[in-house]
Amino acid sequence: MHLTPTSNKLEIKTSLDGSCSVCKTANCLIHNNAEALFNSKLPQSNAVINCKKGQQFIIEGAPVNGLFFIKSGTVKVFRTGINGRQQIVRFAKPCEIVGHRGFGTQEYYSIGAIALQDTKLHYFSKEHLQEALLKNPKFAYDMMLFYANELNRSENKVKSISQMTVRERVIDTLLYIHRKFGDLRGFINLPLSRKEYADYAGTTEEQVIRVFSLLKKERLINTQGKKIGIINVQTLKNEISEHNYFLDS
DNA sequence: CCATTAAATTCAA
DNA sequence: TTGAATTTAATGG
Repeated sequence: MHLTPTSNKLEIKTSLDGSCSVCKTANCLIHNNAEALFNSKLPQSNAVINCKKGQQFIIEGAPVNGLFFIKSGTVKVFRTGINGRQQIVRFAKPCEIVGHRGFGTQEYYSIGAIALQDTKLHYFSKEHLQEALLKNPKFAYDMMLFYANELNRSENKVKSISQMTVRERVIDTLLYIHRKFGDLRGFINLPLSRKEYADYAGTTEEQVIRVFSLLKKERLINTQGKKIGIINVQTLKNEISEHNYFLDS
C-alpha cells in the first residue's frame, strides 16, 4: 500500500467497497459482518481514511459523529490528565474499534487517538452503525462481546494501577503488549517508546527505563533500542500472579 | 525532576 | 547508501 508521502491532511475517500483487504481473521467484526455494514443506502456514511504515523484522528472533546474500525496499523487511545500527562487507555490493532465510548448518548469524545504507524481506518457514522445493529443481531451480539471485554479489561486496569507496584505495573504492561501484539524474532512486535510504556503503566519514563534495566540484569527480558524481547514469560507472570493475571485482551 | 552522554532513528542528498 | 541531524534511551545527581 502506498501512502502519499508529503500530505499532512487526512486522506479521505468514500468507499462502498466491502472488502477488507488486510484482515482474514475469523473474529473480525467488520469482516464477519461486511454484508450488514456495506449494503446501507445512507450516503456519505462510511469512508476509508489513511492516517500517517503520529497523526491524531480523534481529538478529545470533539463532537462524536461515528466510530472507526482499524483495517491496518496500530493506534493508541489516551486521555489527558490534569497536569497534561497522557494516560494511555489501550492499544488497538486491526479489526478493533476505536471511538466506541462516544457511541450512543455521549456528545463528545472523552478520549483521543493517535496512529502509532501508518494506519488505515474505516469510518462509519452513528446512523450507519445504528442501522446495521438493528438489522443484524449477529453483528449486535459481536459488538456486545467487544464492549463486555473492554469493560472487563478496563475494570482490571483500575485495580492494577491502584494496587500494584511500579515494577508490577511495568511487567503487566509488557505482558499485555506481548500477548496482544505477539513476538517477532524474539522481540515484541510493536515498537513503543519507554514513554508510551510509562503512559500505559501509569508511571514515568525514568521508572520504566530503570525497571527495564533491572529485568535485563535478571535476564528476564532483552532490550535493543526500542525493541523489547521477553525471555521468560512464565517468571514474569508469576511475579504478578497474585494480582489476577488472567485477562486475555 | 533535570542534565549529560550514549545510542538509535530519520531524512535527504 | 551514508552520515548529519534529530530523537530517544540510560544513568547519575
